[in-house]
Amino acid sequence: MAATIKDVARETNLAISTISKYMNGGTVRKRNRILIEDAIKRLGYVPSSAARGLRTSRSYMIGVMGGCINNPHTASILGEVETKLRKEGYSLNYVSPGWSDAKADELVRYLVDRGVDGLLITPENYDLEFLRYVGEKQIPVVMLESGSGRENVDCVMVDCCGGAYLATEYLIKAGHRRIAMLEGPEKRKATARERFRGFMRAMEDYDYPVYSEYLIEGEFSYKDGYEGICRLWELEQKPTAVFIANYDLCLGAMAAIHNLGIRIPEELSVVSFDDFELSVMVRPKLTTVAQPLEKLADTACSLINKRIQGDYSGYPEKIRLKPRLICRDSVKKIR
Amino acid sequence: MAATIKDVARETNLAISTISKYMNGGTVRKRNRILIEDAIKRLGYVPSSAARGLRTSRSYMIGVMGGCINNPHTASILGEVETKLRKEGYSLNYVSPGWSDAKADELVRYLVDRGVDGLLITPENYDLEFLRYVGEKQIPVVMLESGSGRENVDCVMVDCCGGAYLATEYLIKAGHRRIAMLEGPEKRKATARERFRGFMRAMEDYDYPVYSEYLIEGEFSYKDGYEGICRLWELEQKPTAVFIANYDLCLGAMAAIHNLGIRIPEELSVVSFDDFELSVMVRPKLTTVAQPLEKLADTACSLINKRIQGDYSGYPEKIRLKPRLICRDSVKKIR
DNA sequence: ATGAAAGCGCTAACAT
DNA sequence: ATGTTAGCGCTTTCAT
Repeated sequence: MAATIKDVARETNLAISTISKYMNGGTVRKRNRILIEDAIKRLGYVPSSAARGLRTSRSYMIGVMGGCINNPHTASILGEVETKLRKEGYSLNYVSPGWSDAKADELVRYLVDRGVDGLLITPENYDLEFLRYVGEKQIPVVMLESGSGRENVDCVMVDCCGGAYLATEYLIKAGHRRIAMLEGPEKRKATARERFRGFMRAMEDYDYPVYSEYLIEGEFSYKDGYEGICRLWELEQKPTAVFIANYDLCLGAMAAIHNLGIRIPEELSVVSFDDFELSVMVRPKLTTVAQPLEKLADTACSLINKRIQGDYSGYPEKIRLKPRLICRDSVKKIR
Repeated sequence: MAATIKDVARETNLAISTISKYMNGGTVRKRNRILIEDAIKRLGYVPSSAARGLRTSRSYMIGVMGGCINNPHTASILGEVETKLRKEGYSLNYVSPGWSDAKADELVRYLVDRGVDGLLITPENYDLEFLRYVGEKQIPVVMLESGSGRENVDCVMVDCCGGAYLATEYLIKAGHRRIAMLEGPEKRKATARERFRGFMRAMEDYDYPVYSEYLIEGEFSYKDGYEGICRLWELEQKPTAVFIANYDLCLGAMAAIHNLGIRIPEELSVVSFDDFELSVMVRPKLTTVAQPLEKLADTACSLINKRIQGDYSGYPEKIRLKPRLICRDSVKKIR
């Protein structure tokens, strides 16, 4: 059997409450501190989180439900979040939505019933019904990436609209006029919607026409990236530049570009959202919009922790982090 | 405050112990069952896992420490494992090793101290010192993907050697003789070692010579895949086929192949380990060795659960799952 | 089948 | 600064 606080008390001839106090950062006489530390080491004492949790009604667990983890973006965030949270004393209870979004409610309920202290959720196209249950149980929630249009929920996201604007403006300033966009599923994803909006605003602000055949809608998927480029290249009047709305799309687009023998940037300039390993490995290196993923994770962790502490100042917070444009070699200057 | 078992007892005029019995699958009179179920629903009662854990000294949490999650392979496994485990009543406590392997000990210790009932570990190049601590605390461990050369530990892995043999033999039977291999870090990773061994065995069994300039060692990374192909293509005498040891390598290799304008399979036949989205999207579709990831996760979950139940029959189990070759269009038949 | 009661390991309020 | 004690919500004998 593992050592308990009682054992430490016995070994040191102190009361268990003294040990408890010490374990929780209280001050004890130096002589006793040494005694206690010694006993802890000798016995291999580790406080029982179950007992502590029962007493304090806190689990020190954060539930995380994210998008599909099979994706460097989601995965990066998960990794960052775990590291950060652990430093703050929480462990991460991860649930995988798998391939069906329908289960979101069930999963959140599961997490809540397991007793998590807080929830970090990246909304896919859920209906967010679960927010009701969470509210009922008074569990703090922070939404990542998008608030899904709900007003009354904390969320930290990336200013995708701004990022898309940056990318498009860069293309425009390089002299491009026939600019295409590989879009995401704007019907369902706020991030896709925002990126599209950013593109449109830039075009509008510079008084450029947008041709509907240059707007290729699809999923955030390899497949649609691949096919998108193919469709663009079947056009009579081909675009001179393309803004790609996400990494998966970009992977597929690059494959198509290579297969069709399209030269970047001579024949086609490319700017893509998301900056991962591919972006620098490919020749020429890609100009991209990099999301501040680490900052995103950090901010979300701080916020959820603050809410768990009971600090609801500023609620609901809507934090929009600015992405940045990384200029590399995939855009040709015209004129 | 959330409802407790006491509330349910009061509402139903039954004893706490009766409710408890019912909650744990015991039999009660039909009339009472209805009463209890009704009260549970009305009160929204959910048993406290902390209290339960304290009593039973079980947390119903499984600690998971994996390779870098930024990788579809690891990510798939994590997803599968979570889903499976949840069905068996466990939740998943994930820790991210981040970029430094050095912390493995610390992380496992963390997980154990949090009270996990069992551990699922994918070894990177850790020294496995943590197994001592885990043994001390009597926490069951199942190693995924490789036992890291330890005899006394359960592990479920994929027969990578066999997979590599399959791939190489396929190339040989298609008439190839000048076969190159993009290897992984065999010094450090058992999986890389096994894949290399499988390759060598096949070549040996068919009495084919292996040229050292066709053996390109590297990390399991995009970069080394890219550069590997470049190096191969600088050779006087180019290979007619290449066996690529992993998905990341393959991604990089494909980029290089496209950039250099190498035609598959006319100029170069390709078989790669790992089967993911890329494999079917690229033209021509890739012939690959698919790992039984779902089976891997399933098997590992069953095994860890069995150990937690105290069933140590067959210990230590070494389960080697067979991968399969998926023949598509990236290999040219010579002769 | 049901009930009474002990106690898992800890924290926190209170007393010293 | 240290000690005493109650009790968090549950499971588990042991009676009935």
